[in-house]
Amino acid sequence: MGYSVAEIIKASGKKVYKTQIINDRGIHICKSMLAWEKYGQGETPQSTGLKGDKLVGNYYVKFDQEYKKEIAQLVAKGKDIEDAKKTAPILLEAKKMLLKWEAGDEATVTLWKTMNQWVYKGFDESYAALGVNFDTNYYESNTYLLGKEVVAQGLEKGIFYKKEDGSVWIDLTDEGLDEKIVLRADGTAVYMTQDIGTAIQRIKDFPDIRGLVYTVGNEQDYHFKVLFLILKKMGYDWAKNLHHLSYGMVDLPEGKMKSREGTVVDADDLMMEMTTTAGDISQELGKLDGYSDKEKSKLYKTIGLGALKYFILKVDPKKRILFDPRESIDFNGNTGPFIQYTYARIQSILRKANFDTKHDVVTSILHPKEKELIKLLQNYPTVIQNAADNLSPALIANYTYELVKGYNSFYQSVPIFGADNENDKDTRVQISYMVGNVIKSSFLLLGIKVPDRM
RNA sequence: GCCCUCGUAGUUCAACGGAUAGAAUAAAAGUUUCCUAAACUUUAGAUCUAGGUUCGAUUCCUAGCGAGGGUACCA
Repeated sequence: MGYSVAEIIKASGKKVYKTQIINDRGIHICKSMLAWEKYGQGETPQSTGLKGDKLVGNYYVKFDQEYKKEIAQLVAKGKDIEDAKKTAPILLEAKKMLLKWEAGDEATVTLWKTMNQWVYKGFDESYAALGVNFDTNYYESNTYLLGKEVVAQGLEKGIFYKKEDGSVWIDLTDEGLDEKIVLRADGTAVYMTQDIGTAIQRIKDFPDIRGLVYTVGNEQDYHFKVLFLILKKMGYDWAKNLHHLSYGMVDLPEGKMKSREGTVVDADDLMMEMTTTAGDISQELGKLDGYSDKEKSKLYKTIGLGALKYFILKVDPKKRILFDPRESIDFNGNTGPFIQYTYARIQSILRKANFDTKHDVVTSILHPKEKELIKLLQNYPTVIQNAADNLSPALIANYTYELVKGYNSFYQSVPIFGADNENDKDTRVQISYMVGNVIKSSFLLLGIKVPDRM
């Protein structure tokens, strides 16, 4: 989604830096590290054959399970539940570990580096498979200190205030919001602290940036509202150009996905599954004579990924997406493969027509379907602009779908090679060529490839 | 409790306050001596409820009902 929005904004004529913010430090990381130390018995991605991010994620889940067990035990002993949540031994240990990490403890930092490397390697594999890339990476382990610094400045300026226990807060009740913590009592940074630091660092590194777009799920609406307000109050003039592109989360039929509880659909598995389905359908149809196995598997990937990406990008980003893993994503109807198929048919025509795209066509009387298509083609630049203004890949997807539907209808009812005269034929091939170009271009904006055959 | 989203055919999605609310899918029927039938054509089916603003409301406002999220010294 972020990738697509970046491409769309670029296409609208702006310069974009695609940035990934990696939250590589904090209590959540310590939780995984601690669980691995306690229960991991030296497991590594090599020893288990698991992707690194998957392995570390498993220990994040493991921590949560143990944590919940301890809470239950404490409650059974008569402790108050809120109290139990705060005093569970494993949580205290994680907190201690975070302190050690911020103090630069060698063993902790070494373990941290090792486990992070596993995660990054796993991420890289997934991004490569998805066809997504970034211009720059920000590691919050590098920016949280700046965040703490800024909090100290803000404290002096009176934007923040200190409570008795030493924790630092901002009071936003005047803005209709609540109080929000920006630094823990033990002096360690929270999520907000790092985000403050990261934002400022990004502007420092790229002074030509006019604004930032955060592509983050809508469960964090409140967080970003507060973050932007803090930055405004700190007096940064770029703070007025901050956007939270808040997308609806993907829901499973049984509810929200939670990485902490391990109730997630693995992106890698999903990509694999889609590719397999694409292959099954393709083999059934059997239109790929002359393609090598290598070409075929590449094509299946293009189709499978296309179906997956289109499924996500075609709906308004703000909406929640309901995804039932038991019902696989469609390949017919308003789908990626439907559009890819049309593109492939157009390429087939162009191959057979042997057409010089540069030469002018003399048009006589246009068929109504042709007129419609030409009108649609003319809208393309406006649609891009609109999609950029609204940060909405869905507008591109819907437009492309409409164009393709129009083309298929035209293809069905108007003969191309069987046209009455050369002029008509040329016109129709030319239109096909242009439609093909727009499909390719718009799908590029969605990060989806188009096949020459399928 | 407080705050924020959302509520449209059986289902998944469209519709910058404008005409007869569009698609897909599922259901029913049809199209292949012709350029790829992963296609095309046709039929049936929907704006949560009650008020209000407006010449005009799916869209804006109020209330209710329903769903989800947030409000953590988690991220």
